[in-house]
Amino acid sequence: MASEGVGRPSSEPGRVESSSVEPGRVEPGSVRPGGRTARVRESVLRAAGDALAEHGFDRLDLADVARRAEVGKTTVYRRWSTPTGLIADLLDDMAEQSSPRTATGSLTEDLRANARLVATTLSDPRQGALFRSVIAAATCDPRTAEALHRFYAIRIKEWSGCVTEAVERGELPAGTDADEVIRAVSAPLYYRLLASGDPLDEAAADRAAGAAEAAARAGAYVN
Amino acid sequence: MASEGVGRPSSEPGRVESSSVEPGRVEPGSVRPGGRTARVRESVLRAAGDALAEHGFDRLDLADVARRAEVGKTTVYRRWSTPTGLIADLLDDMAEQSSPRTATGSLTEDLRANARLVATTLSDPRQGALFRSVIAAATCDPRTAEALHRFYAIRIKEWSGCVTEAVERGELPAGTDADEVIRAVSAPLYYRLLASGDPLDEAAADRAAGAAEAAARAGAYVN
DNA sequence: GTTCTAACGGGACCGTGGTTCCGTTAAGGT
DNA sequence: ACCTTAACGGAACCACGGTCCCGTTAGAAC
Repeated sequence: MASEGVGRPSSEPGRVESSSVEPGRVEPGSVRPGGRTARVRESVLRAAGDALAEHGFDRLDLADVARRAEVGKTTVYRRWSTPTGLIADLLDDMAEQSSPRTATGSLTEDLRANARLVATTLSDPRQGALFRSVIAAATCDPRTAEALHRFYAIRIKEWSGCVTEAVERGELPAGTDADEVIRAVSAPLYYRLLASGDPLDEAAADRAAGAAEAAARAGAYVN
Repeated sequence: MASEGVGRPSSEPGRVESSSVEPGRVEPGSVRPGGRTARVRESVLRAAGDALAEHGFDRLDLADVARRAEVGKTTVYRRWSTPTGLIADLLDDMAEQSSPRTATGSLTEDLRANARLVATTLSDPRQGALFRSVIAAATCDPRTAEALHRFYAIRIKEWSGCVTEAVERGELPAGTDADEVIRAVSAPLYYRLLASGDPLDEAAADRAAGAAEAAARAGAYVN
């Protein structure tokens, strides 16, 4: 997300398909997705992330994004039309950057590693602000909400392996819902970020991981 | 929050004290907080809640709020200036309407009652949308975030009694952080509402309560 | 290399969200 | 009951976010 050059192949063409699919209507960027178009998307999404991290969702100005991306504001409006539309695309892009989980072979260690990763991400000034902003955007628009849900579904699937492995080792009861355990690790941290405002320090992370593990061992996540 | 008439005494005068306290500057509504001023605040806050529930945070239009409240839009701008300012005041108002918790004498029952209350509130079309909106607003403005934190601090204090009682009965380990247990019940439900998008049904509520209780019994919330 | 046209970009344009002005209404103190 | 002035409300006003128009650039196909 930080420092790559120009022209990543960009597996997905950056769709923003119109909601009620108009017949015959073709979205800009879908016919010639290579070269310039990809470059524009690249820099606009990065600029959008920067702007969101700096100003927050309600101050997101597409003209400002265009300026940062060194792109005409007409282009931004044409391809994404609204702030929430742009953020939905940003989320799809973020979903593609999935970093692999750690696999220590110990459930306790893995869950703690996950919790600490989430906590450091959310307490990082830029990343934390960015996550707050995209979540705010998702509350305002169904399409953006879907993109956010996809993002988390991927993140959770990425980590649920450590739980299924623990079940196989007999550390956790059979039938334990692996995804739910991973969500349980994140949930208290997001609650702090968005609702209670309590600090997102290492102690909070370890407590979240410990609580999820204890509940899992007690069979609270068996289907 | 639904159907009362005009003229509740309004304990707090509806402050929106300016951020960098200008010397000598007096906020409108602070000198003559009674009668008309209170009536205006009353109907504006209700209208704001309605608008937020219907349209979401990003479509909140103060002129529209004024129209709904049958109040001049100048008045709304003068007293609250920004959407986030208005929402901060709305949150302070919501914090005052604290409904007492149930006290069944059983930790399991109390936690489940709490979880179900939260789940039904958040899955209610109006309330759920309203909560999403105020949380979105809180991510955009520090002042609104503070109001949100106060709101949750009160809600949590309201319920933490059932945990401290359980500790006294010896059901939970001494030193258990009561507030943290209550937060642990809510957290997975808010995670569903805001991040993962999973359903907020009774099963989710019971699972949240069960997991928090299991973790608490295992001593995961001991300081 | 040439052609065709998707996609970009500058600048003029326009509607509306927010401010200002000033007259009116009604708290709150005596 | 009277007076002072805080607070409200209508209407004109203004600025800027978003759209439109049209000429330019550069993918993709041959």
